[in-house]
Amino acid sequence: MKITIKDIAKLAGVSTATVSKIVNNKIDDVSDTTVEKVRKIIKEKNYTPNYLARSMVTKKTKTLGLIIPDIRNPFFTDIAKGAEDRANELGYSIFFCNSDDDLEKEIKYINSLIEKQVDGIMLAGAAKRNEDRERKININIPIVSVDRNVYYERIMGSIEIDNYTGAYIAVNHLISKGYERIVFVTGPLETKPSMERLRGYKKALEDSGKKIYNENIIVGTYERNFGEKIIETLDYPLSNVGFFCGNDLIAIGLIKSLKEKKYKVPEEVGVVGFDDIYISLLISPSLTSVSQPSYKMGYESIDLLIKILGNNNEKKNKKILKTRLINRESTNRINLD
Amino acid sequence: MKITIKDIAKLAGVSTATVSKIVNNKIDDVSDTTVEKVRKIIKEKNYTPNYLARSMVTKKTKTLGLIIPDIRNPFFTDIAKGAEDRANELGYSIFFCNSDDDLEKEIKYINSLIEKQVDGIMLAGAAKRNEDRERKININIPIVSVDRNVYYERIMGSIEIDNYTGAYIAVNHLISKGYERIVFVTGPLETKPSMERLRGYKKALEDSGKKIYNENIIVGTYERNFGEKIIETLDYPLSNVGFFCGNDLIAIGLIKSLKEKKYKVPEEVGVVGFDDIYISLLISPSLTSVSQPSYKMGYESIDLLIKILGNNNEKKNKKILKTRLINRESTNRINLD
DNA sequence: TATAGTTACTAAAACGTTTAAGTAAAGTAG
DNA sequence: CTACTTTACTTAAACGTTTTAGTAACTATA
Repeated sequence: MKITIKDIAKLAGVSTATVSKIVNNKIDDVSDTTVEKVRKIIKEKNYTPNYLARSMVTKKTKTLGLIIPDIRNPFFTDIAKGAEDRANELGYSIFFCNSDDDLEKEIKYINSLIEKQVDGIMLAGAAKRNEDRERKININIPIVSVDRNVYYERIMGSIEIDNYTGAYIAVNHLISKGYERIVFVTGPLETKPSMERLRGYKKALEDSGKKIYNENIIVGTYERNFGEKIIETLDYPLSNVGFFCGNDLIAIGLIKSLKEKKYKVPEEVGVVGFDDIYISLLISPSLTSVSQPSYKMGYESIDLLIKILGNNNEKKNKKILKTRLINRESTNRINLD
Repeated sequence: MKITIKDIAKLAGVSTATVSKIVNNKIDDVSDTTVEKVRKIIKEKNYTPNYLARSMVTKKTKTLGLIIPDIRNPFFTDIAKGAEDRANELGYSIFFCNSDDDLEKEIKYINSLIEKQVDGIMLAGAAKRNEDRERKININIPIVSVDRNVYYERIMGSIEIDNYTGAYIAVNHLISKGYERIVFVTGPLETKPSMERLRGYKKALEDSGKKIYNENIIVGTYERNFGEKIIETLDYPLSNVGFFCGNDLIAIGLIKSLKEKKYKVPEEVGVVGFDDIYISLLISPSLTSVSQPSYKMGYESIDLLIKILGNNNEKKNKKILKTRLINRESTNRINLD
């Protein structure tokens, strides 16, 4: 049988109220001798309070939900790690959920988190959204969205990165390296990051006097498989083509298939990824990529979420983090200027 | 204000007991008309029960803890994913904890999970153990350990893999490829998997009539950094050396540094990893590795844990899963037999 | 027609905390 | 010495469920 506050109270010859105060360090009201006596018994008996019971009355569980699309994508893994570290620092626990990039599963998880009375949710949404569906979901706790924008009510804050500038710089880099045809390979365009990157892609082309062709914008999924299959679908020669990929997984798949077809990277074909995941520096040729501060995104999201839980001011918080280009072998050809 | 069972009861003109039965589908005792009426109101009002309150009386939270050393290691990521999938299937939520491979942090998490009243814990322990310290920790819920063995009380089951045979086959493979000096590069030998692999390594050498030299057993950490630094420490020529690495991260670091020093893999030097993480097939040369069923390990662990929660039979459950060797480029030299 | 059994409910305790309000005893001011 | 304040407590309600034991109203049996 687990030991409770009542047992401690009885052993110490005081009321549970007194023990409770001591446990929670609200001891203005308690004599030093009592504090000492009770603390000793608590230690002896190895008493720890039952958080469920506490939460019932305080209405705070010190628990958060974290929903990400795919924990096997190192980008989200880093976010998760950042989130966990910050939560831990602030004394919160995290319920962990993988949506498998499926909106319905995401919604199922949100509901289940609410039932479990989490104080708030940090959400990296599934890629394909559905505004009408989302607006219908009844949510009574704050959500902070990270990376991708979503349409639920109660989105109280968001942590994003500057995808537009990130893409702009990446495409510019390819152009400066002399690649002629610049191809944008992206996951679903439903997400704001994808759209923003497309915008950056287009602007960079424009600014350097290049025309925009729809056939150079290839839409698929954010998976390695998709990257591997791209070149099969292209009907033009790949010499002097620069690929700007929506994430590193696509880029890695693409490079793999390019190598298999004996294309030379970066001499003939250039490849830039997005995310700068850990693998990017291990593959050969190593991958030039737009680095997102993924760990920081997770860390800051939880920080923001808990801040929101503190103040109940209802103003929306938004934070946009910067990217930077990590220059590696996959675009490292002799500059042709 | 959140709607409670009392609100529903009042609206339906029945007692909370009746509503409770309907919510939990124990309706033998309830008339069809009442069931229907109450269900309708529940739906209308969007009522969902408060799990905290429920848990207070049932003493079950339908919540588990998952502790792993490092979520950035894809091996553990896969375990986590398998765990989450199975937990989700069985209606459990998971508190997620990274121990950073630090025993003290692990213990802190165990205590915090117990305070949060999880029903059980699935633990992939930190590498460096301390039996005395662990035996002192007061644990009142079942733990299933995965991969690594630990000394806490209440370890009710474990999922391991056959590290001995895995290592034996890997080393045999190197020998059969004609590498002369077989070097074992491992993380801390405190863990049972490390010890078992060492045993397999030695047995394979013995069985093929090779001598065992201590200088061919290099102990460090299970990190890529360590792998990168190994060859600096060796004072013999690396021609015809076969490295058997304790995990893929070490192997990947090693290959990276070998390439930098212009050693030819696999022609001069062979490398075998352990874990078969996702990256192994993406690097160049792709890595021959002992594949662990990591996803399955996570999945089976949760399955076992929940099974243990069901029966309270106290017999210890142990399951040993098989490995297999994935043959790739890093050992793919012409066979010299 | 009395009795037993069944059906469809309800009352209230219990889970382990926190906290607002109350109180007796001791200390202080005038 | 009285009245007020402070100190160090306690009492009991509340949080939102589940569950045991009870009960009133029917129905079936002999």
